[in-house]
Amino acid sequence: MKEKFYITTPIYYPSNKMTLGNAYTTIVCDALARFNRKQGKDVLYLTGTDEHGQKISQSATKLGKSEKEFLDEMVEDTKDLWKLLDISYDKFIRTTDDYHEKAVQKIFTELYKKGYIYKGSYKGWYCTPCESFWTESQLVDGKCPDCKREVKFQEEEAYFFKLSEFGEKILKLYEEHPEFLQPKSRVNEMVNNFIKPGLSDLCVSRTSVKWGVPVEFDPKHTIYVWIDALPNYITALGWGSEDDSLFKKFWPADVHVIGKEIVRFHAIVWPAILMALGIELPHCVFGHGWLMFGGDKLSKSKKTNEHECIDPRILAPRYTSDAIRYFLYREIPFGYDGNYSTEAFLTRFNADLSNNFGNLVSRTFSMVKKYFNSQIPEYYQPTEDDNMLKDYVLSQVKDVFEQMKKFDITKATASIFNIFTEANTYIQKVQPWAVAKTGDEKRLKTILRYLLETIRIGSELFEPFAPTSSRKVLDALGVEDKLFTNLDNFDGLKEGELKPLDILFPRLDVNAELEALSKLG
RNA sequence: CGCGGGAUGGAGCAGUUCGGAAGCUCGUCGGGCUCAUAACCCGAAGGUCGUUGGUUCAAAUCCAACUCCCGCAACCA
Repeated sequence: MKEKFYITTPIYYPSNKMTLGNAYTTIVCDALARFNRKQGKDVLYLTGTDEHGQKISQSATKLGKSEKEFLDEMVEDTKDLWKLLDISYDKFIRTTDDYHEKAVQKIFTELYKKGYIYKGSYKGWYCTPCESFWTESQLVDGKCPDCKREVKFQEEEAYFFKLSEFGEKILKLYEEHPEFLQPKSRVNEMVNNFIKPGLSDLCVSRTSVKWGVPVEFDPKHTIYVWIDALPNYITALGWGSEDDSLFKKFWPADVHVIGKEIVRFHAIVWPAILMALGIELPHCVFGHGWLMFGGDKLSKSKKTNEHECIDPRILAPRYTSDAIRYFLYREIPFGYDGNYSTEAFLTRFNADLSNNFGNLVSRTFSMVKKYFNSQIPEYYQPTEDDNMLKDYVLSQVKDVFEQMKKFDITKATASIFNIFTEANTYIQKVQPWAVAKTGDEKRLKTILRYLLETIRIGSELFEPFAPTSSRKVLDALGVEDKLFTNLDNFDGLKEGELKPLDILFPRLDVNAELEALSKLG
């Protein structure tokens, strides 16, 4: 039976259009999903939208639309964006989907029956115009942090989840499964900030919020975000429905990739809910860092950097989705915060994609065309230079697989580019154009074949990250297999003709682009 | 003393787990090559590794104190 791999993004809150920040998480997961598919695993890549709550209602009302109307538009826009970025998700869940709402009600009721949910009262500072509760610490100068108006202390009936009972179990989970929460710096944060001080029970229903899933046995209550959103990871698989074959096959998740701000919910609340339900826990929660823009976090509510265009809807068509994707993998150290800047993007585009990768392919193809009429040559007795190239390439292949096992896409892409750099150095060293002049055809064939094999392996590895351009190269090389093949040898190419290949990444004029983008942004 | 992360040549970063000749990418300068997308290859300049003190034959790395920056503090990936 094929090995399975189940990977998820968070479900995004579509009160506004998706940003490059949301795209980051989705793009990261896509590389992991594609990489595992290429290894022959049965992959399920889940993403979706979290569609309930006050803010959705407000956003819809502001536009004079119904929630449903508004959400459908946002979801369409989101799906269009994922298409633009070549996101290969297998399933897109909406929390307003019928099967999800039913399953959520079932979870709530079950937790209630088991005694993990009880009725209590929620106390807090209520802002009437915002219809929101705030905690003491959230208030700004004793006023609503959103609208800065007066708040009043209020109490409402609400259901609570007994999160407080799970502190010890969560601690034990971290100890016994150090791989559960990554990177491991996040473990301390959870333990010191939340578990050690003692977990409080979690308010899981509201009477003041109408746009949501009603509690089955007490419909004036709406199920609040935690119980509604987190279970999407199992409801998407059909848990609680007539057909739970996907759940049986894919659960537990191999990795939930999330931003660091929601680690708490995924590393404490989510396991607690699962424990309470008696369901197996996911293998890993990976809390990545943030995309920063000139030192600021990109936010849906904050306008950042007017002079930088960071809209993926503009960037992707202009520079290809491969380029955007590659930049994010390579420049943002995975797991940590990283800076996005247009200048860094353009620089890396030229340095890595045009000059290094693109130009390597271009010069190699051009020599094969010139010297052998584009026929893929066989190789003969390799020299020490050849062997060194081969050994190096194979060592990087190993590195890439090791990094990907640790979800380290940044180091993995670095290793892939080491391969291209090494090939460029090799060309300079063995000087095929000089060999051509001596008329030593066997030597020349060997050199070019070694280069083509290097490009083949590099492109194979690069395909999950930059699917479009890598596929173009593989097609031109006549590689049809969609799975990883022959990554441990230089015999992967069949005899035949190289297909013509356009320039992969035309070099950009950085200053001109900066100027053009500042007008678009 | 709320918690966490960071401070390394002009810019962005790695290295810190288990101390042992300061490394990478971009940029700058000089040279080389001509197959290629003014690309590619080689070399050079440039750093008191935040500050102070300590341990040690030896500290970016360990210990102590301090300074500055950033994030989180119960729904912005």
